[in-house]
Amino acid sequence: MTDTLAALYPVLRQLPADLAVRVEREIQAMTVPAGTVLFDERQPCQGFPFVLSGGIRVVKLAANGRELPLYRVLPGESCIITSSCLLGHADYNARGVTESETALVLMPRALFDQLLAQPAFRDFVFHLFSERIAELMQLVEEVAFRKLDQRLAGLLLGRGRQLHVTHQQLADELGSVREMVSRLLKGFADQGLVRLGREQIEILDPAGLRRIAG
Amino acid sequence: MTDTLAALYPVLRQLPADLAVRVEREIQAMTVPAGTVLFDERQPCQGFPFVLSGGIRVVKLAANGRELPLYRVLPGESCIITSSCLLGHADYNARGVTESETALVLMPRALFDQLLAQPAFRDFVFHLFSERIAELMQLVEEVAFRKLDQRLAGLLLGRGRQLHVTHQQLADELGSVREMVSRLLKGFADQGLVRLGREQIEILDPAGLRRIAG
DNA sequence: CCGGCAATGTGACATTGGTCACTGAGACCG
DNA sequence: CGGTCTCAGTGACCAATGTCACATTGCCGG
Repeated sequence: MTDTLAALYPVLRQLPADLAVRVEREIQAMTVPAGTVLFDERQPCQGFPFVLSGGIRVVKLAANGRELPLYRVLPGESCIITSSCLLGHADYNARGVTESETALVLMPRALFDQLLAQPAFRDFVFHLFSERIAELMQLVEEVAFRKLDQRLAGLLLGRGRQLHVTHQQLADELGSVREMVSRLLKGFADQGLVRLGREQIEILDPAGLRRIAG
Repeated sequence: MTDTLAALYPVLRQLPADLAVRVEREIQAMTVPAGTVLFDERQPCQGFPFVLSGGIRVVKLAANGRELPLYRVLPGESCIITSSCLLGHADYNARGVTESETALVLMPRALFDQLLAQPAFRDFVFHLFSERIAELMQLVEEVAFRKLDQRLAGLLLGRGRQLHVTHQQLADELGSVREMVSRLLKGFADQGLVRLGREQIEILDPAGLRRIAG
């Protein structure tokens, strides 16, 4: 297991021996089914997750139960919110849910703090921070300025010609509702941009979609 | 001037002598009037700004010319977008405008990269990153889920009993338009929450506003 | 083949926020 | 005092999105 961990997070190979031992000893491995809530708003932050397989969706919750995905944590990546909480000693301000069965190891807070003293590890977290920032900015722009059809068109692109997905799943991704997605997709189909089937969307005109996405 | 700089950014005092000399030699001081665009979307990132006085408003632009403030950079703080761009070698994805006459020094990119090798300086940037993350999350939540009256009520709070501000300024802050703000404020006034005057808003019932803000 | 479930289609309507086009009210200045 | 700003108030209207209530469709297990 530690091999898998180091393969996905090579930065851990650069630790001095004493810390490497502590990592081996103190991390907690676990495998959780899809849909597990790993952390939630207002919870204190217990430790830092390294994802080995599967993935975590980090979402903001609305009052009425709808939610908006902020980003995903895939194997080899890090959870920026957790980093921020651990550094700022603040509580979580979003929810993390597994998207599929997920294997991960949890590093206790104290050890995480120790590792941050290591330049290599600090750089690792640092660069993941800076990468996510731009994504978050992009997200702000999207929800603040872009209309739903633009966002939907963007969502359909870059995933191949054939998508296996329900309208509900697309709506969740956009923080919207199924009916809107159905209507917009119908509009796309009427324009000849896509062909629709049950749990199936075939992209006929990527350029057209890109034009709508703007 | 270097004294002022070090007073606001004490981390610079912890640099080794050779780097301290380079800082002194290579930074560019400038004073710019209010409303100056310091950087803009799609521009490459020239260097890292240290704000000595005044302040920078960082905004995202909409297609129709409206804009949404992301955050402000005040003396002693750092510009997270700039850090992100410098680290990721990417272009800016927002605009930075001075809010008032602003004195700042610009550190060239090469020197910034050098300084990042210093643990103290890296930690400085690091913590500013983590602080801003939560703010950005908050912003996403606001624009995605909160209604304008809630956001306006929130904006009025925590600034004292008497605000000297035009409706237009409030609208700009919310990324909205004057008419909406006028209407909502009228509503607040009708409920006895505020009293309105020219460029003047008196908070009569902070608790009531807080209730609306949610 | 049938019953039932999940996915989808659709129309009517409500709400929110923005746009346009004004009017009116103070403030300031010659 | 009259002219001219900026700021604020307001009504009519529109576009986008969400909500509700169903109808429909296709698939799958029994």
